[in-house]
Amino acid sequence: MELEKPKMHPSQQDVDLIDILWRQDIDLGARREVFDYWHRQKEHELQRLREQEEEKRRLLHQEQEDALLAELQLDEETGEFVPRLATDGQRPQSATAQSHLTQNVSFTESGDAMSFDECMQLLAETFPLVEAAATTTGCLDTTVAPTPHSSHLMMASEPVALPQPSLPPGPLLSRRTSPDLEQAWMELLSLPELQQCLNMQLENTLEQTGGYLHTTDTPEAHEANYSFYPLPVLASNTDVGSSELINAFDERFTNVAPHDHLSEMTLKAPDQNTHYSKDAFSDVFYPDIINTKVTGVPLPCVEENGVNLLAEIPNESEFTAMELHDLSPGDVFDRGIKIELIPECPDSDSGVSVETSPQSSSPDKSTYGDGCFGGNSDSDMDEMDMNPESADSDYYEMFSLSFQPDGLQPPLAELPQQNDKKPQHGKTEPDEEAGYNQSPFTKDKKTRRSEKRLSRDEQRAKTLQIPFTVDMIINLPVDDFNEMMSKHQLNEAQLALVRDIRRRGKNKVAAQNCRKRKMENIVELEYDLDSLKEEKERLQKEKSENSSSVRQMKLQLNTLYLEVFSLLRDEKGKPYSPSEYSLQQTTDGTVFLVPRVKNTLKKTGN
DNA sequence: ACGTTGTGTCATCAA
DNA sequence: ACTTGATGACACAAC
Repeated sequence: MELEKPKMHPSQQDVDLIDILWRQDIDLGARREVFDYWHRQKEHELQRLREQEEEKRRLLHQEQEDALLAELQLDEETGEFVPRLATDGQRPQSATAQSHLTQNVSFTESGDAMSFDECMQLLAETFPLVEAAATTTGCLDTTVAPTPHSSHLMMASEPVALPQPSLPPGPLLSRRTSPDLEQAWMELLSLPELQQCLNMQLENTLEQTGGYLHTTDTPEAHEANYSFYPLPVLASNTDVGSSELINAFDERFTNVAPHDHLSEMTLKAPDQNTHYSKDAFSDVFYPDIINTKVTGVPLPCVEENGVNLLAEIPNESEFTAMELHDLSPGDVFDRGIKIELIPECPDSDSGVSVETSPQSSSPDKSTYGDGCFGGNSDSDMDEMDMNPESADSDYYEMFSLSFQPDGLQPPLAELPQQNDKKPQHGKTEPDEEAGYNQSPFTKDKKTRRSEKRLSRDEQRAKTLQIPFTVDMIINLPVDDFNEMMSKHQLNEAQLALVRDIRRRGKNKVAAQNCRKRKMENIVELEYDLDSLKEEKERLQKEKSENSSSVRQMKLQLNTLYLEVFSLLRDEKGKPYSPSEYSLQQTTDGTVFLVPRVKNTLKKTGN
């Protein structure tokens, strides 16, 4: 920032400058003290003091750990450290140490709490803002001054342990014996739920501050975006420590947040409560409609010590997925669509409802193709996902589009410089392409690509502030569609866009159906081809058999002819010569003995 | 680099 | 006249 240069004697002008800049940056969530050099210097000293205290504390702790290790014995079978048998009766450690030992060995909540205490301390040192917020809200008491008591309290309120895979008993023990601050910090950062909570809070802040926070450009901000997606599973591991930390964030952001955005908070809060204030973590693994829709909404970090910031917001549990579609008479229609969609939504590419023939789209898409468009949230999230830089505004805009009643969207900053009339024949808009090229995520690329295309019309609709959802535009029957259009005053560009969206959407479905039909025809023709080949082979075999049979019969007939001929005798009792006579049969079946000689003579005579 | 595949989109025709 | 479905053709991205 510009205020990094310390001024030993700031004049009134400097103070004014600081004040102005502070006012500019207050939206970033930064407190005024951040820009006060003296204050920061003082804080720096305090921080150094705290670090020294922390170092001492860690040394003491390590001594205790070493002593405990001396009492531990590695179990050959389980690989765990178990207390040595008190054969000699010597108990060098106090009861407190013994309790530590059992904590470590059995990997109990307190052990986690200790680890988290360190992490929280790290956070407090690294994030003066958090600490400042904590001092005002009291939320981070345990962070600022962690004590075993507070730790126990934390864990008592939240029995969920840390993610086990990253903290097996053995490594945990060894890690605890090495008080490497940096490593601890890395471990803290690697906690998925912490990342998630950070992400959540950053997103939350972005919304509440209108997306200004991205200018801080902290690594955490990027990380927040990148790790935003694997939420559903991670959310199940919501940890007390992180949620407490986030509560601190939350408090702070709430203090900073303009009240204008309270409506958005109220909109999102019920979802959060719906899913994470309950113990139904199975919902995460078996997402239902709402879950899927809300995946993009920052979720966890709910109640901690019974203090749920969001719980104070009016809780309307039914104000969830349906609210996304309350903007038109197509409610029932949308609901019908949404019911089908969800589980495979992330894979959905078309998002266009195949209402005419649910099975008609390609086999693996026809079922879920209906849904995601209905929700919009999935594609929204993907837009955020694919474009980290614009994610904030996109997220905000999309939700404002989805939630705002008809015609009440706040005017967007950048608006229609885009020509919607000409769809550019399949060419991708540069901004979208840029967004995709920058996408560093590991999500299924095929899904992302299709969702990019899906979001194209959504993007346009968003840009032109179309007060309908894309799926409504596409899937409503003509009458309902016309009625819906008549209820809103749309300008020419909006009308054209809506018509294009409807045409494209329907044509997309038609193309899918057409291709499916084509594929089915191909398959059917291949089947027919196989059948015909088989019949051809069969007929050829029959023909050869018949030929063979004919040859056999000819042989038999010849044999019979000779036999009959040999039995014929002339008036002298002599047999006829086959070279001079032949047997011929007339049409009525009468057999004559015809002399060949005559024929030959006739022929020669001619 | 090139071919294949999947998908979206446009143009066009027919119902 | 307008809407919609079907389909060929094209562009593009991913593989």
